[in-house]
Amino acid sequence: MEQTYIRDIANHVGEVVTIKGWLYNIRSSGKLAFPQIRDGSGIIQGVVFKPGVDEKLWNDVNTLTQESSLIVKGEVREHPKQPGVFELDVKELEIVHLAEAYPITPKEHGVEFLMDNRHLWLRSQKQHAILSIRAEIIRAVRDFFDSNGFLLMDTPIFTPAACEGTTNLFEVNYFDDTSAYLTQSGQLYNEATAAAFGKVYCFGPTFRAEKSKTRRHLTEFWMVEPEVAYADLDDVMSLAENFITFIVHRVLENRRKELAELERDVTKLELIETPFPRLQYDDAVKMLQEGFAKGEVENNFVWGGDFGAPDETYLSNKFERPVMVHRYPAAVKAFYMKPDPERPDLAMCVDVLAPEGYGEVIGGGQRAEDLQYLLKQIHEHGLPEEAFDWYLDLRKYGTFPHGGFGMGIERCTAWLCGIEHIRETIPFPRMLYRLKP
RNA sequence: UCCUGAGUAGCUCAAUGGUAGAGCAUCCGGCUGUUAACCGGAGGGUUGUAGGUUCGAAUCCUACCUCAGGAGCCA
Repeated sequence: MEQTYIRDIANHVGEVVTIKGWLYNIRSSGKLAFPQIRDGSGIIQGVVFKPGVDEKLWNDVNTLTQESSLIVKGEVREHPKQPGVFELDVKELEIVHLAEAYPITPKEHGVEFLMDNRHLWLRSQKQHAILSIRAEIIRAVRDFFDSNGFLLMDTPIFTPAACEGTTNLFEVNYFDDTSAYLTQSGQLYNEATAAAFGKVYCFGPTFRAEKSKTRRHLTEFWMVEPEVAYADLDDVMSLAENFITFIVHRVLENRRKELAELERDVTKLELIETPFPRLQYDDAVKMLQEGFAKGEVENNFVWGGDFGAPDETYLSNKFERPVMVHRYPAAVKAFYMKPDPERPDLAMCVDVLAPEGYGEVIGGGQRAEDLQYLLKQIHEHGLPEEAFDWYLDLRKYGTFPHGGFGMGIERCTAWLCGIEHIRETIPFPRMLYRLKP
């Protein structure tokens, strides 16, 4: 197949190339037409000068509608007014399909309309930039773990019972009379694979049936979860900061163009280096209470609860780097968290709050390794012991200190892109009241 | 589930009790370097739905529906 991609166009100056794509937009005057052509790898401006081409080509160019699919052959040359920008002197045009009136016009649109047309919205430049960065982040995630001794261990999506018992799960029919639940975390399974392989990670879709309706929520999102045998809480925090820094560096290295397209203030991302500030929950609570005293926080936070979104925003805005808040009250965390040996009312856990108010991107910690403690926790959380028999086996047959975390890909993407809403960070977002397209 | 706001042309919006309008998109015409191109013309409406108040309702009232933002919950 003879085809040149627009991203490679600078290597073909002076050559006649074939580009296959769609019409992004067209501007024309009486004898000059400038079709903007996109092919998924970029956008290039075509130039058609009426006296220089045959009548059919001129007429064809002028019948083109937005998003018509086409194949053009033309000579690549530098833009006369913009050095370093290339355009295509169109010599041949094949209209593959003349598109009907395209709904997304080069004007502003509302959220509802764009979401209804998500399948078409993906073609626009901003979405292209965001989803390219998402792909870059995912590649960095895999590279980081694959090159640091981790083994990919895919965990199941159908699970037999509530994994953590904390969140609402999607229930699906699983043959005959059995119900299955869509996974909310691969972590418990990861603890088993960590005992088998040492350092593991899983990466896949995660489902939460929370009736949550905010800019940070999806009902289906992608989470990467490493788990490390013999890691303590400090090891988990070091891993988290190295991991995030690696991803940020990679995006800055490979996706400058897309970040510029999104008008992302990259100076904020360039500040992301290890080590990240570590803040004990107790001290975070003090900061919130001082903030309340100064009138900077709306509610006076009481020790013992989990932070709300405004609390997280306030805390993260106090730091230029992501802040790692650790040792929350055990009562507000999952049953499997290891209690702090010095303060058993605290859990050996950590949340990483992204800067600029993007909130929690990572949650994790050290897992409880003592069988009796876990049994007690399962009962106190009202969970069915029989569902966890296999999990408890891990504490009977060579129990070991270990820990890990989970990172939400979409929240990370929203943060790095500097965009308002998480719905644009996944091709087809699933949300409380949106299942289509 | 709760709180707040919004539903008018394909899209984004205007019209605040008295003849429903503009820009973009579409169609027609003009323009030799355009950059959300520009200029001229045309078509396009059961004002979310149902009921009510009024001489008269897009506008006021009631209920419902849809969407958005936020809370709780969460990554």
